[in-house]
Amino acid sequence: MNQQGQPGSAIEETLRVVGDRWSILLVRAGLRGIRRFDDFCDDLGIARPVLTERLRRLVKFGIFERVKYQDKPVRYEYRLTEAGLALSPALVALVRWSEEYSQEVSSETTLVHAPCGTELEQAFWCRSCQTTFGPHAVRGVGLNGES
Amino acid sequence: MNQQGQPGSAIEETLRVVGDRWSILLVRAGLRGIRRFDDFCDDLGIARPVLTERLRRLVKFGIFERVKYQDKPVRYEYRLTEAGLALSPALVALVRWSEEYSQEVSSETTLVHAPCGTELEQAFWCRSCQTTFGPHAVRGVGLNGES
DNA sequence: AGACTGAGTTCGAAATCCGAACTCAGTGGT
DNA sequence: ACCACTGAGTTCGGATTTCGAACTCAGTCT
Repeated sequence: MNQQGQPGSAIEETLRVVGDRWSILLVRAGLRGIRRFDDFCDDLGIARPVLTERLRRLVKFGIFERVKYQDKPVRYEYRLTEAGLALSPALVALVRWSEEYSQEVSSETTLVHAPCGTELEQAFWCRSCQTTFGPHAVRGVGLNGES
Repeated sequence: MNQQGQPGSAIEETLRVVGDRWSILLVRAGLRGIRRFDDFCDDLGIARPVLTERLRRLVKFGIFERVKYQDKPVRYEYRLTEAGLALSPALVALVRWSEEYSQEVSSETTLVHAPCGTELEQAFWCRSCQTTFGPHAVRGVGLNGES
């Protein structure tokens, strides 16, 4: 990626997977409970061929997994993996940022600490619980809708 | 962006600005102290026309500002604004994620709490200081090099 | 049979991206 | 005066990605 022969520093790697206009949105949709191809498609308004390609890539990098959920006509859906869930902090950070700095609509939606329902003061610190917590404790209330 | 007439939920807005392969990398470069056009260019290996367009957009959305730093031949450089700095949490979250889940190189680089130099335990919580802290306290040690 | 569902593929047109070479103002050396 | 150099861009044509719309294919429902 850069000239001086550096190996591409983690983030560059990561952004090559997740750094396009759709991937993060797909993860967000996943957090909101969306799993099926057509639902991703409708929800995001992403073009089908692009969705196909993105999902394939995200599966390949272990962010989603493709799970058969029906046999009669074989049907697959896409579920966030552990690693996929672990992207939520980044998502949270972006949401916080957009709430604060985006000139556009300030949504009424907010993010809360799942166990206690308190609005996040910072992404990984719940003021009222006085504890740090990991990605699993972050719920998507306000990622537009709820999980 | 999505069909059901929703206004585009903050993050979608944000990702429209910052959700491409370069913008976040540009912010990261900014945090590392890079300011000049050619330096961004060399550091990221981004094509010049694309860099021009990206910087313009990031300026337009208040993430960078274009500052004249010399008169004789008029020269401009790009500096992160307040809002730009405030993106560092997202960056931190992505770095943490890639350290943990990226199959590729695990860089020796790590993120520390600037005031005390302790490695971050979670993005916004410095275990040894027992305080929460905001984006300004995050320094880019390990965003490959230092600021 | 005929309509429908869900996960994709195929298509050609449009928008983006790329590297390489060029511009343009000013500076410094000979 | 002449030439090379710096730094911030722009211009070019070609390659890649994206798009929407329409199609496929297996199976189900009525």
